[in-house]
Amino acid sequence: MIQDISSQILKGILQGIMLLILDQQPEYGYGLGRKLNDYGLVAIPKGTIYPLLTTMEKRGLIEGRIQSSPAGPDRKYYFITAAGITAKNEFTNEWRQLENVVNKLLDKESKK
Amino acid sequence: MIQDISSQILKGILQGIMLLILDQQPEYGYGLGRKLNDYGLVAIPKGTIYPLLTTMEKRGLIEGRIQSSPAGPDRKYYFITAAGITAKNEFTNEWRQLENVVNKLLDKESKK
DNA sequence: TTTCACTAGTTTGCTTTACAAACTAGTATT
DNA sequence: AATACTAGTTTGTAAAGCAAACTAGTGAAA
Repeated sequence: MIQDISSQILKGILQGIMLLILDQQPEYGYGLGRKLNDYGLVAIPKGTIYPLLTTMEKRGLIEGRIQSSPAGPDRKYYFITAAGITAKNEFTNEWRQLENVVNKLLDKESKK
Repeated sequence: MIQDISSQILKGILQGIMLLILDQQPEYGYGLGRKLNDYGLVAIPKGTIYPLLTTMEKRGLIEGRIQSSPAGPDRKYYFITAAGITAKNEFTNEWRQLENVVNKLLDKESKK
């Protein structure tokens, strides 16, 4: 069963996760929401996803291009930029450090 | 060499980390800053640490008791409460899920 | 044919988080 | 007396997450 992950714990990490996904292949907002869901992040609200994509585009990390859908409204596909790849790599490093810190603490706890 | 972890990536996670530390033993704000540093989290500013401790106390997760220092100003030691332990366990679960999602993506990336 | 469901995106306003900066104050060393 | 280190509070700002309200296209059922 997939429990939900509180918004708090996601703060700031969502951008990194999105960069990792977009580095695999371009995606549009709605599809990204579904993909996030598939990865185990239950129902990231669109009030979070869309504004974040807009902000990331302003930062030059991704680029949106509107493409028509085979069925339904147009989609805005986002492509990762060179700056986005740099940011993705920075995120990866920071993530590994954070993971290390938390896991050291969890280890300590399990040995109590 | 320890790189620093950007504030963004820490958002919301710091509370969980602090609960894990305080579950080991009571600490005061200043000492917590040093401990965080020792764990590899470079220089978490006191403008972050102290207000967060206050908020956590308001939430009933920890309790502060002033104790005199052998040398220097008084210290406010924080003790984890029963509610704090519950919150710590919730954080642990959420952390493991998040870790799983990010690592799945990092795996995918390494296989590109 | 109009109503519903699903898809797709934008914008507004609110709450919380992180934090720099300014402040107070005790102890210790030079 | 001045400086450095320790210890904590308070204020104001920016950014993040998100609910909610809105627009709008497609397709199927009624």
